[in-house]
Amino acid sequence: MSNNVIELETSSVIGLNAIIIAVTDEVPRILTVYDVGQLSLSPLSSGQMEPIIDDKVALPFGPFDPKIHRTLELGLHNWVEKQTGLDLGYVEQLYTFGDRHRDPYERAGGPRLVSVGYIALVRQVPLSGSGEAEWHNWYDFFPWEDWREGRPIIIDNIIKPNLKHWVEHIVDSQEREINRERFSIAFGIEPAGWDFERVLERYELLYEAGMIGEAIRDSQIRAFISGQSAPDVEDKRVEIAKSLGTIMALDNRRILATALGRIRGKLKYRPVVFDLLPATFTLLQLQLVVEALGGVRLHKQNFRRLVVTGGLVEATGQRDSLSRGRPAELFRFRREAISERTASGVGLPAARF
Amino acid sequence: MSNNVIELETSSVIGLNAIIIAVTDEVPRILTVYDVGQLSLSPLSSGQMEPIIDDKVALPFGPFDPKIHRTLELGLHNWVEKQTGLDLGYVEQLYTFGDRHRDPYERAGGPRLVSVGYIALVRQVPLSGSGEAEWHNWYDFFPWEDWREGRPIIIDNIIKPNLKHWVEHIVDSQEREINRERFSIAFGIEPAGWDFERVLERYELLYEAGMIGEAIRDSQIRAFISGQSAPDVEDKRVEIAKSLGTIMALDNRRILATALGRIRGKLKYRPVVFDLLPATFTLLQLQLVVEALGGVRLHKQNFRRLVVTGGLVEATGQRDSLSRGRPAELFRFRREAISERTASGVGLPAARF
DNA sequence: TATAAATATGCTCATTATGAGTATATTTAT
DNA sequence: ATAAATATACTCATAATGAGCATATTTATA
Repeated sequence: MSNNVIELETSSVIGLNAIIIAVTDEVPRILTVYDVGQLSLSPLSSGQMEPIIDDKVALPFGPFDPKIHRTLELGLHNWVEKQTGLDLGYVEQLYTFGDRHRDPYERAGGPRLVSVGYIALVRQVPLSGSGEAEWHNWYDFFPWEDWREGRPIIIDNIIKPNLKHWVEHIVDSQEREINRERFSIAFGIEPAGWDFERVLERYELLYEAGMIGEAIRDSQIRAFISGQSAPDVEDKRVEIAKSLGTIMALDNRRILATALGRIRGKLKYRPVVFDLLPATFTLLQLQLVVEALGGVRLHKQNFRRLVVTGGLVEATGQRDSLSRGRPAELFRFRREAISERTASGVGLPAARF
Repeated sequence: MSNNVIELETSSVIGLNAIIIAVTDEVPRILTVYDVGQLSLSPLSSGQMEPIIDDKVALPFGPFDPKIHRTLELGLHNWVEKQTGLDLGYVEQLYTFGDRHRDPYERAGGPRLVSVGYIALVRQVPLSGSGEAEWHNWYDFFPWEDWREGRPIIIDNIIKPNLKHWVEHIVDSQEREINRERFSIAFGIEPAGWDFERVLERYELLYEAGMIGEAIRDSQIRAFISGQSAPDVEDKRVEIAKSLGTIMALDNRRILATALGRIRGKLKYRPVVFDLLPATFTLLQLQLVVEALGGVRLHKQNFRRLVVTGGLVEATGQRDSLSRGRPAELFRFRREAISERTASGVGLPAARF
């Protein structure tokens, strides 16, 4: 038995990915690092590959060393602190990613990279530490997910026609039908409209249709490794890919899509947003944070009612002075709300556009 | 970098745990295997340890071999099929467990066992395969979680007094206050009552209070490994532990608690139960499955309304013949319900006892 | 200083969802 | 024929939700 175990170990490695989220100026941001070298397990030393699209933006990543760290979470805290100077508070496990070719270089004989993703919500934005950490607007990676200014034009101009074209040209008729339905569900052709939580489903469709930059990059790497000449990519496809947001390393954008969907799902029934705000805040500040994460506008009066009568916050008696019109009262989060069974959280409505 | 990676590998190993759930005769069951040998990574060859409580019941477990399996999920399917003869359908990742001393033998120098848990919902119960697979009523592991026949007496007779005693005797006053609140939230002293989803929180409290069999076992193993003589355990503690359900191997009962909580949470907003039922079913059958998982009774007429007017099921026109009174109509699941934004799922009420 | 613009807050009203119960229908067992 | 068991339909009170109007309190500016 022990031998069996040891033999397995040599071909996979456990890492940790951190999805660190903050909201400032109504923009939801995630922390990225620049150095892809840390991430790739590439055994190809000669860096002769010329990526067609820059992919140096990556999620913070660190190995998990069971000798040092009692739990996965502690391991995460440790190297995040080192790389970014951030002292994470509450973190939550997102998902464990272990598919083959998450790292395309695995084809060339590298070990399987299994990584456990963690979401952290933080207040502050100051960065230090060793890494080249940077905050990124997460809608730069998913431009079709922000509906606060109305339905993004990219959906009708680029996504829908191209995705439809892709679906209709699938050869196998059964598979075509399946993907027609996936398309319909993910992009809300159906009566019920857009579901803000289906971020991953939308991303996966776009990837499979070859419209996302990573899809082009991965196919090129695969060709390169298997010794074929790199396939020609039409300029138009590259154009589309560029309009569909910033490319990330490996499958990091997929991980990010998972995280965004998860956060949006939680908004509905847990008071997650309070980790993103200062100890006291106005209701507008709170609402703007929820709207930033949800990518949607909410009805102000009803939001107030939900959050106040729902017992999620309580007034402090103090007022905010810096604003333009009538000064708003400062509220604080009611910790007891967590223990009260009432669906404490803030709701996202169905799309209203 | 590569060297660094290789070095890490020698101290952790990735495995997969399957939580396979079925409901028959109004009893939610999980699949267990009997052979602990498969699970323990113990380097202690001389089996001189005499467990005070039998712990041969374990969740199916298998190693993950990246050479063979493209994804974690495929790896799971593969060995579950071999061990149990079950062909799993839809599975869902639960959580990744990687704390130190999940396997108490790790103290003796074994590698860290990191395992990814997957939940699978199945219809059938026939078993074959190589393992000693068996179905177990999952309330055998959590007798305080089944409220279908009213509030379980074990809560007031055993759990509350002992847990209260434990809390009140915590030395540090701040820690005592924290645990008082945890107790109050988990076991519903607060007005809002019992929250059916907080399965893990309840289990963890009972474990930390030393009331669960695993807690006693683990402390004995730790003492044994560190060379101390095994601490005496009062008969009363063992009695309590026995009344609090069947003991499982390693941290398997904790994993199971996580799964039960997850499933109950999903009941509220996703139509998960349909994987547990035949293609057509009566509304009573459907309701009984939901009740079995939720551990609570529901109002029949309202359940019907929820599920029919909510568009979750549709009538087939056929009727069931085998029942006692008026024959019920057979329904089928409406697949389209998934794509409709309306909170499709079945709700669990707050406790009504 | 008067007024407009901006923001916060309070309140109403229609619609829908939920919890609980009564009433009726259709079957099998005796 | 009648009782028991089950399914199904309907009612009603209360709570939650979505949308909007009205008023209050501030700053900016004519």
